Amino acid sequence: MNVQQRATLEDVARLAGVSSKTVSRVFTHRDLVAPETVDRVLAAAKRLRFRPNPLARNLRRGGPTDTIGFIMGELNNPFYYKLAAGIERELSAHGFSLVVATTDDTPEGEERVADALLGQRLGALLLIPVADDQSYLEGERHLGTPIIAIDRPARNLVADSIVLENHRGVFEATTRLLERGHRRIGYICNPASVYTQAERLRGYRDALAAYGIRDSSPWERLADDLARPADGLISDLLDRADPPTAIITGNNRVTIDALRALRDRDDDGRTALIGFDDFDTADVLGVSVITYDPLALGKAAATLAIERMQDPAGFTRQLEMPTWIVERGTGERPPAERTTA
Amino acid sequence: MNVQQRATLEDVARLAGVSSKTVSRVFTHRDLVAPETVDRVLAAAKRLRFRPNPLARNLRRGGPTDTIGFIMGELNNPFYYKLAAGIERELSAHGFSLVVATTDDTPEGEERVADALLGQRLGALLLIPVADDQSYLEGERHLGTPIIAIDRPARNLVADSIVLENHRGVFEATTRLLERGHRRIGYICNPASVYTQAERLRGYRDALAAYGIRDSSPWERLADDLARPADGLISDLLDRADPPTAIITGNNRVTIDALRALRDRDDDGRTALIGFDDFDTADVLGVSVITYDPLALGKAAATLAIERMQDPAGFTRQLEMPTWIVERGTGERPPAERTTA
DNA sequence: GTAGCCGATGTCAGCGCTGTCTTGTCCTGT
DNA sequence: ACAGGACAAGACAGCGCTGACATCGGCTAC
Repeated sequence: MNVQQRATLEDVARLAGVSSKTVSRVFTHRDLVAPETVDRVLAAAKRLRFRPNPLARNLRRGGPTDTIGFIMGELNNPFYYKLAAGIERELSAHGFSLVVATTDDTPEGEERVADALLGQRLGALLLIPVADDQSYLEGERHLGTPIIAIDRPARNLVADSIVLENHRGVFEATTRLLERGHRRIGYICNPASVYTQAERLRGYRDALAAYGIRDSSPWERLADDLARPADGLISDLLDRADPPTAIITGNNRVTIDALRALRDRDDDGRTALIGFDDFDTADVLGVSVITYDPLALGKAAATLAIERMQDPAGFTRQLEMPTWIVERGTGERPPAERTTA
Repeated sequence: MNVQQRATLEDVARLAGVSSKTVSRVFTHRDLVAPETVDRVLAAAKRLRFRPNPLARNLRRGGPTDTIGFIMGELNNPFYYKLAAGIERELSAHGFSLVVATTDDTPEGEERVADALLGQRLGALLLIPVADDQSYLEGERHLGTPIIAIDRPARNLVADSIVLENHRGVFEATTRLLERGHRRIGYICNPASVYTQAERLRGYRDALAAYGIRDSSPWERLADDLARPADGLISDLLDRADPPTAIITGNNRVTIDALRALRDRDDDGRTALIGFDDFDTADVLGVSVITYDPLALGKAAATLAIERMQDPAGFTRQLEMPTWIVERGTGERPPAERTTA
C-alpha cells in the first residue's frame, strides 16, 4: 500500500489558483468568498481529498477542543453503558465527540486515566467519581475545563454534579412494602461503601424509622467485594429464624443474584422483592424495580457540560434525576405467613 | 472563576532558566538531559502545572494521533457495549484512547459519523459496517488509516475484518435439536437482511438440509423492522397447525421477545428454544444460547488495529471468533408430542 | 599540544492553519 | 471625475512543539 501524502490548504490553493487563506475561508467563513471561487476551491479540495487538519486548527485557534471526555468505571455494565449512550447521543447532536476511558472502578485508575484524558485539551470532562477525593482535578478546573460529576458528587472539588434520587426511590419502595404489611424487610447491597448506596440505605432506614422500626441492622446485609456474587448475603438473610418477607436490593447485580438465590432455594414467590435499577429481562421475570432513565441522565449530564462550556463563570449546579417504581409482581407480593412457628 | 493561562514550554523554560528545547527534551528524550537539569525543569513544570500540548506535538510530528475511532450502531445494546468494553480495555492498555460514535444503525449515519471522526486524524478506525458499501472509506484507507470491520465484513473496501462463526454456531445448535429428535424447527430473526443474520440462517438451513429437510421456508420468520418487537413473528409461527417443537432465534432481542411470547401463551416449557447471543439473565431463565465472548471480540479487533498501525503494508486479514453452545434447559427439551391430532 | 569526540544545551525553522491587517477592484453618489 | 465604501483576496505572523543542525566546554588519545 503506497501511502500518499495528505493534502494541505496550500496544495488546494495551488490547484485552485488562489491563496491558502482563501481556501481556509471557504472552510470557515464561506460567505466571505465569491461563489465561483468557492466552487473552484471545493472542486480542488475534492480532487485532492482534502480534509482540514483539526489539530492545526485547534492549535491556532487556541482554547479547548470539541472533544469531551467521559471517565466511567467500566463499560461492561448496563447502567454505565446506557449512561454513556445518552451522553454520546446528546454530544454528537451538538457536534462534540466523546472519548471514553474506564477505570475498572478503582481509585488509582481514576487519576491515571483522568490525567491521560486531560492531556488532550478536552472541552469538558464528565466522570463518575470513584476515588475519595477529586482534588487532583482542581488544577485543570482552574484552567477552565468544566468538570461534571455523574451519579455521585465529586469530593474536594467544585464541580457540577448530577445524581439520582437515590434516597427517595428506596424510601418509597420501602414505604410501599410497609403499607402492604411487610415488617421484616431485608436490604442487600454490594458494594456498600459508595455514595449511591449510602443514600439508598438511608432511604430504607428512614422509611422503616417512620414506621417505628428503629434498628434495621439485623435485616441489612452489606458487602464490599465486587468480585463475589451476593448469593451468600441473600442466603444468610433468608436463613434467619424469622426470615424477611420482603427484600430490597441495592443495584441490578445484586437483584439478579437475589433472583438466582431465590430460585435455588425454591422460594416460589413467597418473598417479595424490589430491586434498584431496571434490567433487560426484568419484565419477563416479573421483577418490580426502582428505576430511572439512564439515557436521560446521560443526556442531562451532556447538556450540563455544554452549558458550562458556554458559561464557565456561572455557579455550579447540583441536579437530581427522578426515580420511580415499576410494579411487575415481585414487589406486590403480600407478606408470607410464617410456615413454621 | 478567573481562568488562567495554560503554561507552555516557553514558560517552563523561563522559570527553569533553560531553553524551551531542553524542556521539550525532558518530556520526550529525558536521557539526553543532565539529571539536575531534569529536576529543575520538572520542578518548574509542576509549579506552573505544565502539561505538554498534544495538539502542537502531533501537528509538529506529523502522522496519525493516538486516538482510535469506533463506530457502532448504538451503545444502547448489550452486544455493542461489551464489544466496546473489550476494545477500550485493550486500547488503553496500549496507550491509545478511544473515541466512540454511534450511527443509530442507519447507513446514512455511518458515513456522516465516519466523516466527522476521520477529520480527527485517527490512528485507526474500527467500525461495525451497516451501510451496503464502505467504498467511501477508500480514500482514507489510501491515506494510511487502518480500517477494521467488526462483526460484518466491509463491502467494496479492502479492510481487515473480524467476525463471529455465525454459520457454525447455528449449524451446531440446529444439529443438536435434530439429534434430539426435533424435526419442526423454527427460525426467527429481525433484522434479517444483514450479513450476520444471513450467515446464521445459512447455518440453520444447511443443518436441516443435512437431515434431508430441503425446504425450511415454512419455519422461517424473517423481518426487518427493528422498531417492532418480534412477538408477532413468534405467535405467527406457533399458530401453525403443526407448530414447531423447537425455535432458534437470531439474536438476543428476538430471544427475549420469544420468551415473552411463550410466557404469554402459557407454553409451559413445551417448545425448545436456543437463542443466538447470551444475555444477563439467561441463566436465571434457563435459556440455552449460542454464545461467544464479546470482550474477546473487541480485544481481538483492537489488537488487529494496533498491529495494522505498526505494519500498514501487510496483507489484510479476515478473522473468525469462535461461538459455542451453552445448555441451560430450554435447548434440551425433547420434541413435544402433538396435543391435538 | 591539538585533533577528535562526546555530552549537554541552544538556535532555528516549520508542521497546517487562521486572525489581523493590507491591498486591490469595482461600484455608487454627487 | 473622484471620494468613499463594499467586497474579494492576499501577506504575514504565530499557535506550541520538535527535528535537524549548531555550539561549546571538557576530556581522551597520541
